[in-house]
Amino acid sequence: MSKEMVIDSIQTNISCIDQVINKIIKGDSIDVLKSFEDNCIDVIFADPPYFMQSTDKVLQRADGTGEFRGCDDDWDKYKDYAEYDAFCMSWLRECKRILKKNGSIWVIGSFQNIYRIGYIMQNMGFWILNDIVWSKTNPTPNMSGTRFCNAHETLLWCSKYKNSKFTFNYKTMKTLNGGKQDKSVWTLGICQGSERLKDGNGNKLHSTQKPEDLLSKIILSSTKPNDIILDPFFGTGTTGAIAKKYGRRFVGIERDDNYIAGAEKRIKQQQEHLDMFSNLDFEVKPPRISMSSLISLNKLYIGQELLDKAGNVIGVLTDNGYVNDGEESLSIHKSSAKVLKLSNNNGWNFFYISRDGKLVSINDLRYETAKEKHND
Amino acid sequence: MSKEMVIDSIQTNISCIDQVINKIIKGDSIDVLKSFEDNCIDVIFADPPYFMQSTDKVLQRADGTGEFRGCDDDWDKYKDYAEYDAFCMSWLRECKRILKKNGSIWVIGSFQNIYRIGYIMQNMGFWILNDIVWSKTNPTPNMSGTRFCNAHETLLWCSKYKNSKFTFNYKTMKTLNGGKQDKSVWTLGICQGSERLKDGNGNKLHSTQKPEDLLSKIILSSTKPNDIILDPFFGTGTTGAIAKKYGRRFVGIERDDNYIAGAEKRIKQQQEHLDMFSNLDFEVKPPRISMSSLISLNKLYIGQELLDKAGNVIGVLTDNGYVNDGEESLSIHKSSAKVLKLSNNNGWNFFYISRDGKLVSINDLRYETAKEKHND
DNA sequence: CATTGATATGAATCCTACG
DNA sequence: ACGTAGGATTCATATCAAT
Repeated sequence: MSKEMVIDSIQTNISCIDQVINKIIKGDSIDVLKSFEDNCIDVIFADPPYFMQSTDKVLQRADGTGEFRGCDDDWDKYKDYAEYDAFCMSWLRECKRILKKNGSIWVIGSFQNIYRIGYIMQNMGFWILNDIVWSKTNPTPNMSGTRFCNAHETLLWCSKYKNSKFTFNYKTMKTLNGGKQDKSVWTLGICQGSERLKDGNGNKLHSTQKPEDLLSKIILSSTKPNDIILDPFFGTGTTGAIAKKYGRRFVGIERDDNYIAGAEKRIKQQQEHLDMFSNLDFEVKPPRISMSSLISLNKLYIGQELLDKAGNVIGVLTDNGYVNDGEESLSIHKSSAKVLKLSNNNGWNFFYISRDGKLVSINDLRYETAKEKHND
Repeated sequence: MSKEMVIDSIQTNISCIDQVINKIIKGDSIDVLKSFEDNCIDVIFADPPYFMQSTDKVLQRADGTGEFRGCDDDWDKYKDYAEYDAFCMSWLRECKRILKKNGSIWVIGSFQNIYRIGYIMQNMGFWILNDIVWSKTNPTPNMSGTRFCNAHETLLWCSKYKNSKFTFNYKTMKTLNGGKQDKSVWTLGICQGSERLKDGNGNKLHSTQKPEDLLSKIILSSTKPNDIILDPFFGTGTTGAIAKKYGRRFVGIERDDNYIAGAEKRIKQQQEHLDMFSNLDFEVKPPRISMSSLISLNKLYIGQELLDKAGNVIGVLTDNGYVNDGEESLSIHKSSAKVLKLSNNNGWNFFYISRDGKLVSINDLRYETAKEKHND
């Protein structure tokens, strides 16, 4: 494997993903994507050209007879949408092919292009998980006072298939959000100040550099440590920098030498910052130990009394790990829900046993048991 | 004209828009839209079915307090995207036809459908002015912790053509927003409490009733007094109620008798609330009077000295209403920009003349002149 | 009457590991 | 791949009862 961070797509065989880990591949996005093997990428972040139709050309009549008057079957007004659609279909098709079956993809856009992107992605079978609104704290104001200030951009987050088992670090995001579940509206500032890369003349190196906080949320919410994150429109490499920061791997595709140079320097300078969030410490799942296995392990015994936290006896343990309350045998979940008059409840947090005269939660019991098994 | 608010589309000739002003037309949206004449509607607000594609099984609340019922109505069911797209193309095509050439249309949706809608509308030649994010202060939480809480809906605001001279009450919205220009992200609560219409059993009459604050922003920002606002999916008539409140006219289309009955009662109870905002008092434009016409009217004379607000002489007036500063003749805007070393500036607010020993703003002069002309 | 607490509910593409 | 059983998951607001 080359020790250089930048690889020229023309000179290198990049069909095997291992050869381009943590590299910037210089070349045309679609061409390079086509060279990748199938099902090799965990998560994609794509920041494609937005197709801002700021020039008059697009919808002006070619003969100069005046303004477009809105005849619905006038083919030339669709021409540029069609070209943009074709471009997006090409790179999105390759993205879908190379994404792992449980992978997910993020695409950022604005009203000029995101409806093209969303429609195409749905038609391709991508499954929208969320559309995320990046609400800007400091948007460019509307100079002409002719409409509402365009103060947001939109991210589409989609899994490869409807039934993909995608990664979502729910508790990590909930913890980062102050204990409340995180929402589809993200309020973040635009990229400016020292974070904004400048060229030799002090001008911004890239016109649409994305803020690091945006990529941080994307990577911390939807990737695991060591995941491979592809960015087919790498630009100045925010994706690569934040992937490195949080212990993920990246692959970037970019054709502009100035952007590549800026990205390479930036990523090399980027410090790793591994912490409880990047390590997914908050995503620990309770040990999968059944009530009946606790009986087998002599942590519980058949006929033992099960109590609530106030010490009231609710029922006795049956041989299959259920609770018999005198009327019927139910799982710990159903039985606790019955007592609480709820439709469902987590029984692990409800029941206690008496041990050495003290109440012990069966939830503690399963964690304790899991720890002992782990130490074996 | 019938004195009844509700009209049955089957029994009535509704081709002339005057006959259905401030009426609810009972019938299928597309059929009724087809019966309308061309170019007769100022603004459309459309809240179509979203095609949510929720699973059949009921969603249990996380706290075990029972089931959650969102929108499981039959009217939201479609076979696939193709069927939904065809439905949207039909009603959107008619909406475009009946909209006036300077009209605009609002369509609300969520990620399940808004990318279908946006793509279709762009292809039809609608011109997106803004996509507005309704950020909900109190969204339904994600009960299962599998993705970000879906905390917003999206509104597409489009003009009929790219070059339509649509209505946008910029200063009204800026004033309502505390003196800052209003943005594309609107933070509003969902419709609940006394505003939410209930049926005889105390259950919500409509599963997706929109908040009045949302319609208020739409109507105050994009309509003029007496404008005709069409809502092809009228439901319980929020559009009609708010149109009446602010002195606009409405036309509603709805097929469900229960919704119609609720809407009719509600709109009859609605009080008018006309104020400076609904009356567009903040939208006054400066009088269109040129410098040379001020010369013709003997308000200014050729060779007259033009001063800044400190009384410094900047230049003298030329015969075409320009300012000669000794170097060159420039428009009042260019000339003032030159003094201020700006790329552009509003000269009306910069220059003064001396009259009876006092400085008089040329801006005051044009307002004074406009008033005199008006009194003729 | 004011405050506190219990209960109800909203456009939702809402589980997953194991056999 | 598919069925099944175990089991993990919620926030802001309105209303109404209780203190």
